Amino acid sequence: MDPNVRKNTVAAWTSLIRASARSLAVIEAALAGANLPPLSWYDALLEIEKAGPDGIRPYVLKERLLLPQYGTSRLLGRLAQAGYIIRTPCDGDGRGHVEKITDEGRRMRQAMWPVYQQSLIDIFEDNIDEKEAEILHDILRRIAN
Amino acid sequence: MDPNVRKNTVAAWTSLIRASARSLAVIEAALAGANLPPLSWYDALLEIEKAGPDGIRPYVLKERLLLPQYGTSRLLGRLAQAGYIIRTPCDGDGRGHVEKITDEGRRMRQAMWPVYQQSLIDIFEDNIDEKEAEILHDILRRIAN
DNA sequence: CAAGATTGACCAATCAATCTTT
DNA sequence: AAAGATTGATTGGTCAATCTTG
Repeated sequence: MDPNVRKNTVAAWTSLIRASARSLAVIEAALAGANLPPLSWYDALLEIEKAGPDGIRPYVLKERLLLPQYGTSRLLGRLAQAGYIIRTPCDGDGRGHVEKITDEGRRMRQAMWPVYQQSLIDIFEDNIDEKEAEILHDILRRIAN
Repeated sequence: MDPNVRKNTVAAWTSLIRASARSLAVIEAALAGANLPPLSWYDALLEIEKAGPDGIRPYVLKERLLLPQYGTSRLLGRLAQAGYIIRTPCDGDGRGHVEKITDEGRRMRQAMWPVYQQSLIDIFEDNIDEKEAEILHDILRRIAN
């Protein structure tokens, strides 16, 4: 006979999805309300910017952003379409591409940050203290793997 | 000048979305792997079943599931299509509908539970102890609102 | 054949408009 | 007008097939 899941576990799981859904909703609403692109654009632009002038390969970005290959491909397509990145063929590996951020891309990422940051403050810092944030991180890290 | 978000906060936020994304992915993969419907169907079927023989109104379900009205409408449409619920006009309020679970719906919900439950055990109980689950719940509840 | 990447087709979520009844 | 609910059109995510190069 199957073992039963603990009530504690279900309670933790429920609050986990609700907390993440609500946080995401708050952030996306703040960005949309300021006529800014979605959070996924921020994450991608940040990684591409951090890669520096050499740019980054899609398969590396995919690992960093935890996106499937086709998801990365579609996101990069939209970012390029918007003029925030440039995509060039990769010297030395004819299969690959290299992604680099543009000045417009850098500006947009910088414009998004204050809105994103303020949402995080509203969601987290108004509700939990510094010690609790650390505890949360320590426990969730083990679930996030 | 804007205040800066704490590093602790960003770390907690990052582990929060990663943990919830990974948990969801594990559960959905287990369900799909057993040829069962997605998690959202389970949540809806459970609420409709709990409502008993009188059924439940979509606008109540919407609150319980934290779904937008159109999301509820589309989900109920799929459940009815699959034969897991029946939708009837509401006596006493000509605008509304009443949703009731069918025997097939009950069976499907019961079939999904062991798979769902085992995923929760794998994700949570293998990685955090009972006390940590409680701490997690206590902290996340304040963020989930 | 593997790896890197894209794309057509399909499904699900979202937005805005709509409809009926209160 | 507001509440309950649905729907056409669009967007975004997912699957499987595809293409090119290593």
